[in-house]
Amino acid sequence: MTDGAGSSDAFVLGDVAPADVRVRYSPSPTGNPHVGVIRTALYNSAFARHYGGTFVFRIEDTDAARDSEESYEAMLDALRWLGLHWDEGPDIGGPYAPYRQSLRHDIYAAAASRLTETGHAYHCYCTPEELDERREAARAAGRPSGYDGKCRTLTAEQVAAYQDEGRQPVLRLRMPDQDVTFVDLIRGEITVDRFNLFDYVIVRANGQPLYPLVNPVDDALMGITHVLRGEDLLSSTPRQLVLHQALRDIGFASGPLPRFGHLPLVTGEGNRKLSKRDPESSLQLYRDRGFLPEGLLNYLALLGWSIGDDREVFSMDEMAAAFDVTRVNSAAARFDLKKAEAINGVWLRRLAPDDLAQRMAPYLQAAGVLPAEVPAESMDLLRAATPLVQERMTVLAEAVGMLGFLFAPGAVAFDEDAVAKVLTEDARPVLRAARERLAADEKWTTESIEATLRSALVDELGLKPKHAFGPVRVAVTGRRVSPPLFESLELLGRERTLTRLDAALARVGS
RNA sequence: GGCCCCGUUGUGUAGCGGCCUAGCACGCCGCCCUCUCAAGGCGGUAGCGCGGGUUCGAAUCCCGUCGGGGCUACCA
Repeated sequence: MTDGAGSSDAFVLGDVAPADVRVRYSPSPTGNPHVGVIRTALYNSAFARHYGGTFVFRIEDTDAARDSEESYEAMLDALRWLGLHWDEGPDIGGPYAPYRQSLRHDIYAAAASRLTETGHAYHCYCTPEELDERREAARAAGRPSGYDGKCRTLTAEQVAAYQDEGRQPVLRLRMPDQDVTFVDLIRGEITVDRFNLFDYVIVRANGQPLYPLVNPVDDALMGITHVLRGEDLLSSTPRQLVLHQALRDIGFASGPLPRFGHLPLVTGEGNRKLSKRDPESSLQLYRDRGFLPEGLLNYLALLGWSIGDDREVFSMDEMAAAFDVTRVNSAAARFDLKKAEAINGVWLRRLAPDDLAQRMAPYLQAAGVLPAEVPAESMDLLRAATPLVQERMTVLAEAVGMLGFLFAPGAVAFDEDAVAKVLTEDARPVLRAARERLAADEKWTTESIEATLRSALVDELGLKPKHAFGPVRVAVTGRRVSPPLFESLELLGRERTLTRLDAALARVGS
């Protein structure tokens, strides 16, 4: 470890021993897993592993209206697919179970009543309409538009009057009359003036606890030492710190306050935060395209962090070893598909051919190129063809277009553009000569096929290689772009090759 | 509107006062290789938002300015 990393450890860790580090990844199960949120999981995981600490996976399903079991399952599935493992979580339990907020309501209720008894929280009877009105007025006057504290000091009579009206109060946390300062691990010291700290709602009028309450409560109770999350939560950190302090004051929790690090946002086109609404934010999209977990994770790691040494391709083990939060960039990063694919391509080329064949199979099946039950000989053929396409692919789904011709039972599906440009009348003599000479090639090896074709088309017909092999390529594979021709023919076999040449000949008109 | 954060080529980054005539990667352009496409090799394109300071010296420190983003819910 370098001196720089060593000195940042003291800053990052404070009094926490490396092995005592506890971080959490706590998504809410709404919609599809999002790449930005996955990067957050990745950084948390790398942080925990770097120090030999604990990575907690917790589900924040406090919004019954938006959460779904499907999303929960999808999140678990996504993390498993990526190979991100957690030490404690809803599926495997742990010392602080349960790890789903929907199962912890009595804890929040207890926290809320303790907070109320001790005066840290108070009931607010303002209606949403009244709040809106005052907020607009404040905004118009150029004043901060947060809650104005109207119900902070209600008399018993006023409360009684509100209750007589049938108003149901929400619970608000009382902010202190002083500025709040904290040191962000990535951004340094951040201070919020007390006039911009508002008493916020922690429990709804219907008794349901809200995220601003449950998140700090769980972090405090679960002994979370470091919180690495998106920058969108930066401005809510001061008030969460206030809650953390209150929870300790009332003896509900103990231990040092967690340290925060706010990760730069991941943006898309137009520099806007990538939202769940944006299709390119969906992890599933990249999975469907055939990204490798290794490649996608590697790319995501690059969005805001660098391993240095002019190096960009690294494993998650290497990342964990080198990870230093203080070196995470503070500026937003844009998701670049081209770059992501390039990184993925490097990983794909590094795969052992048999491994790659194994990984391509599901994509070929999904496209109908291979049947649900893959016959052993098809798998052998796939394995044999893998070296031909490995350096030509960037994502697994490309195998469909490149290898489809090999598994097509009879005729190939012709790409019309290829037919129009290559299978013209000029191709007729080429295909004829190829068909005739190939029929006599008994050896049928890559070398013999090349020799046969070269002598028949290049030497005897005097064609340029490009024009000689183009028609054959389209006839056999249906496309102008294919794996290397001679190797492909060898794998296809002589009979099928001849059949396809005949079909192409019929098409040009023999 | 208010508060907060951010600002190195098109994109992601390296840079932490002199090693910077600003490095690397992706992209883009060209060349080589070549049966197509890739991969690979070689070369090129393009950047410190702006203005003031501080300093012998600033991409690096300070201030201002402009620009971008986030938050501003009885969502998370």
